[in-house]
Formats: sequence, structure tokens, C-alpha cells
Amino acid sequence: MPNLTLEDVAKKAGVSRSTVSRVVNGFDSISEDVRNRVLKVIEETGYHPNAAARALASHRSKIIGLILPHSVSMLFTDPYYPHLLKGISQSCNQNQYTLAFFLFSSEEDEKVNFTSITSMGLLDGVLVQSDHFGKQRIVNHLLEAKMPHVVIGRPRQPEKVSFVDVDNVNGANNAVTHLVHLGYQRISTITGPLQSTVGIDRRDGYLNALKKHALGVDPELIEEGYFTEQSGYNAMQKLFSKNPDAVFAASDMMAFGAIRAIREHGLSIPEDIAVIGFDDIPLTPLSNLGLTTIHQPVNELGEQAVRLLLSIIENGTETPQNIVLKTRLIIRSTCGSDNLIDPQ
Amino acid sequence: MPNLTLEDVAKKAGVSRSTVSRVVNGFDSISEDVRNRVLKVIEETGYHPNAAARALASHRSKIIGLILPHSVSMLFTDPYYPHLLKGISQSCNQNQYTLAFFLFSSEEDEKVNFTSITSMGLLDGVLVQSDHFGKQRIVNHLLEAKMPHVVIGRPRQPEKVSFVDVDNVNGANNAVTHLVHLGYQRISTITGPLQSTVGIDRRDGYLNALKKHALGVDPELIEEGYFTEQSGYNAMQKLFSKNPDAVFAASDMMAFGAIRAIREHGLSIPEDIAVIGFDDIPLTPLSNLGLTTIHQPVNELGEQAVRLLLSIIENGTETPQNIVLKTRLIIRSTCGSDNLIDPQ
DNA sequence: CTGAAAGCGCTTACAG
DNA sequence: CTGAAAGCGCTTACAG
Repeated sequence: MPNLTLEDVAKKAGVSRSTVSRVVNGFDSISEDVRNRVLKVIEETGYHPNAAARALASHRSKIIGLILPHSVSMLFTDPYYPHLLKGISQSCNQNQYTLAFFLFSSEEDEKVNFTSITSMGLLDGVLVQSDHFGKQRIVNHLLEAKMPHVVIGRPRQPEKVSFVDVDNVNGANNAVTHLVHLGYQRISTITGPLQSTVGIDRRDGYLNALKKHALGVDPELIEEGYFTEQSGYNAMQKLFSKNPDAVFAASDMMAFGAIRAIREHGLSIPEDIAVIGFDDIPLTPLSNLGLTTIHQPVNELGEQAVRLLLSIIENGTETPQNIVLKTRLIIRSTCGSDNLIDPQ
Repeated sequence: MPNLTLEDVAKKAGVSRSTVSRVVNGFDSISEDVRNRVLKVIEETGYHPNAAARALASHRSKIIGLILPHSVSMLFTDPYYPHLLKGISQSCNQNQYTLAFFLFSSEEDEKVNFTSITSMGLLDGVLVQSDHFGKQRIVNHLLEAKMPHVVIGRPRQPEKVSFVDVDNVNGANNAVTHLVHLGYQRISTITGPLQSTVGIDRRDGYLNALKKHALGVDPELIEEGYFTEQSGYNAMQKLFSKNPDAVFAASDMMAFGAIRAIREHGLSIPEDIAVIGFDDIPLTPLSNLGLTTIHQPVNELGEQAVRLLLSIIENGTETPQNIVLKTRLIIRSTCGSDNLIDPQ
């Protein structure tokens, strides 16, 4: 079947091209009679409007981009990202938008390819994962280019841009409070990269919880990690000499690394050291190890990000909006508290 | 900066629109002098051609799609997919193509959204993950629509389409041969879904190895899994009564599930039961558990898939081509053979 | 080597 | 409620 055009459909239906266009786009100023005639021809011929022509004429491509800065490219295989992508993709499908995926593998790659993203005029808007290196280059560029965008994760300058995030400070606070309630005294933490807002926020939640319970903060109990399993392992190695009785890892992957280190060190969990993570990505082996953790609704985060972006694209920006989703404590066995009531 | 058009650039450079177009597209029939003048204006103004207009006029969008059928959507968070996506994305960046990502979450979703993929005229070609349900609906549709495509994983009818794959039969064969060389006698397997070609191929590799070594095949030692951790766990539960002394799991995730089952059962690895997997995705916790496994070059698979697709798009189809990548045995500790020489 | 012109397939004021 | 016409920003024969 050769590709049909509006013109072809118009001819067969005995109306003008404009009328067919209006029917296709659901305008309501069409008589029932004509609409049905056109619809029937479309049905019979299997006509589909050409995306490029539509984009050119209407200045809307119905394509949005997802940008993962190079600073997160090494982490892309962390279950967080596939789940996020799943939520985003689902939401795009539902809204008849196409998703363009950009994962930059290096700073070079990012520089070379990013400019074209905004200047090709191909995208109606973009979702950007918040940069782990604390740079705002991409976001600033988007602001300048007036490209509608939503940041995933708290941006550096939250006043200026729309974003979606989970409540990391509260989540971390709840994790540590859980440990406090169980009687742990020397609670250590393996943070995320402290250049990233997510790293900072989860550390702040840790600090808040300790302060609230009048448990002094020992800087020696804080080690920085990079969200990878290996960095969790390394950080835990350093913590042993500080004699922690519990550790809050800012991601499940790092918790997993910590667990590996603890076992290799000949200690047991939770008897010698309790472990609590952050993520609770479903279907991960981690959950099967009985890791007590903080659940974050990643799928929903992706969905909300799309929803917010589309509303900005369709209704204009106005003032930046943001959505912060709640987290939830999931008690399993690595803190030794299977029967405890959720203290939230 | 208001979006510039070819016309604007042409005016500033004192040439015609056609000439600017030729310079932008790297035609060689342009005098040095004129070319430089135009290039300078482009440089100064930061002109970028409009993607939609280009696509409309040239019938090339420079966008390719990646389609994940709904049958793999539950598995999308298996590390295999993010790694594949990473390879694909990298390759697209290098070749100045944009990647459109389609993950269908249900059969319904697939039906509703798939037709538009081929008829929007937005994509120059697509990469399709081979369907785990054994249907060829998508591939057949692509064939009919004459949309250039490359299947990832062996398709049902390999004669008709271009595809990239890893040598699953050999990989599985090597895994099982490794177990045979170590003296295991009752080697069981947890297969992938036997409706999928990858499930079939890895099982066939298992069968081949047993036959080659004159170790009769006991159907009771074969359990079907679905690539998930939980399915590996369940399959292992069923195998205990058959007294296997080793198990070849057709994916690392399933191997991980098997390991969990074995430990819960109070048995040890590899003393009571040896375990070997398939995947060896880097940075996965699995590798840190010392899982002996078959390495498959997923990143490269993605890169090759893109390369092949682009060559089909640019040079026409001719006869279907295919690329099959080698796998590699990675010896760690779950088969009790740290010192053994790779028998390949 | 370069330009004028047609055309890609739509949308959208403008009329009526 | 519907049509004729201009325009979106490119590419690409066709001439010269």
C-alpha cells in the first residue's frame, strides 16, 4: 500500500483537504455526515498522517526526549533507571507521544550531541535526569533555548525549573529513625555522591534523624559512595575501624556492597551490623536477600514527570511546578526487626 | 535567537538557498570560496537545519526505533536490557541518529501503538527485540510495511530477516561441557521460556553437550523458567527431588534464584550442587557472588545491531544479513573450579 | 559550480 | 460548516 496523503483521502471522500485534516484532528465544527464519510475512508484506506509534515506545519512533533547526562551513564544499569524508563515509556504510549532516548557516555559525547537536541526543532520538550556532578549545564541550556523541560530529581536551583522528585530527606530520616528505634547507637552511613542533590538530601535526612534523637553526629561514620555496588563495598571497608553497629546506605546497590564487605569481614547481619538501604526496586535480587529499605515509587515518578512535561508543553510554562512523591519504609530482615511496627 | 532558516543563512552569505543546503549536506560540488563563506555564516549564527522539514523533503528522518515487544516488558529490568540499550544508544550518538524507544507493556498497548510506528513515516528503520512468545507479528508487519529492520536475537524464520545474536547454542554447550569436565554427572538445567528462540537455543546447547559426552538426557532434569529470579528459584525447588549435582541456568538472574533456593534448602555450592549461569552482565551483584557463567557481549550486540540497520537503511536491503557474536566461559567459584583451565 | 522552482504532506488563518 | 490558498523549512531534479 503506497503511502496515502490527505489529498487522496479528501478525493475519495469528496471533500477538501482541510476538512479531512479537521476530522483527523478531532475538530468539532464538522457535520456528522461529512465526518462519518471521511472516517469511513480513513478506516478503509488505513490512512495515517505523516509525522514530519505534521511537525513542520504545526510546530509540534509529539516527541519528547529523555536525557541522561554523562554523569549518570555509568549508573544506567542500576535498576533505578530501567524502572524509571519503564514508567516514562508507559506514560508516553498512553498519551500518544514518542520518546526519544539520549544517554550520553562522556562529556565529549554530551557536548557534541546536545546542542542539536535543542536546535533540531525535533522535540516538543525534554525530561532531564538531574546531574550527579552538580553542573547545571544542560538545564541552563534548556532554559536559554526555552525548551519545555522537567528535571527528574531536585535540581540545584529548584526555584527556576519544574521538577519531580521523591522525598529523599524524609526517606533517609525514616530509615535512620528506624535504626534508632531499634536501639542502634553507632549508626554509620554510606552516602551517594555529595555533589549530587540526591546524595546531599539523603545525607541530610541521616543527619536530621540523629539530631532529632540527640545522638551526636560522628563525621567518621560518614563515608561517601557513588551508588555502585563496589563503592558500597569500599566504603564499608573503611567504616569497620569506626565500629558502627548499623549502616544506612543511600542506595540498595551500595547496601548490597556493604553486605558483601560485612560478610567477608566475618561479621553477621543484623547481629553485628544492621543494614538498611534505599530504593526497593522490585524484582531485584536485593529484595530477596531480605534487605530492609526505603521504597521509592520510581515507576510513578516517571509517569508524573511525563504528565507534568505534557501539561507544560500544552498549556505553557507559567511558574515552575514541582511534584515530590512519598517514600515508604519496608521492613525485612537486615535490621533484625521483622515484627516491629512501622514507626512512621 | 529566533530560529534561523536556510533562507536567512543564504541571504547573509549572499548565495542561494540551494547552495547553503549543499554545503550543509557536504556536497563536494561547491567552490572552496563559497563553501567557506557559508560555513562562516553558519558558525556565527549557530544555524541548525530543521529536522521535520528535512525529513519531509528527503524522506529520511535520521531516527531509528527500538521496539521491545510486550512479551519482554516484564524482563526489561533484567540487566541485559539496560546494557543492550546502552550499546544501541552509544552507536546512535556516534552515527548522528536519534533513537526512539518503544516498550510495550501489554498486548493491547502493542496493538494500539504499533501500527502508527510504521505508518507515521517517522522512522527510517527499527531494531526489534525477538519476541519471547514466539509470535512474529511485529516482524511480519515490518516485512509487509517494507520498513528496514534488524531483529535482536534469532528470529523464528531466520532466512527472511536480518538479525544479530550471540551464539547461544555454543555458549550453553560450553557451560555444560565445563560441568562435565569437572566430573558432574547429574547435570540439570533451568531453561528460558521454550517459546523463545533464546530459550530453545540454550537448551539445545545443553542437550548437545550431554550427547557429545555420552551422558544420557534425563527429561526430569530439565525445568522451564522465564528468565526471572523467582522462576529460577521455583524451578530449582522442583529439581531437588531429582538429585542433580549441578545446574545450568540459562540466565544469571535464574542462576541467582537457584542459588537462593539451594541455600534455603540447606545445601552448599558447589559442594552439593554446582551452579553455572549465562549473561555475565558487568557491575551486577551476581558477579560478586562469584557466579561462574557464560559471558555474552551485550554492548557489542547493540552496537552491531545499529551498524547493520544503518547499512540496510543507507544501502538498501538486498539479502538478509546476520551477525552472530561469540560467548566466553567465565570461571568463578560456583562450580568449584577456580584453577581449572578454560576447556574451550 | 550555482540558482530558480517544484514539491515533500500537512495546518491554519481567511472567506464565505 | 467548508474550501482555496499560503506557508512550515527543507531537498533535489533541471537548467545553465
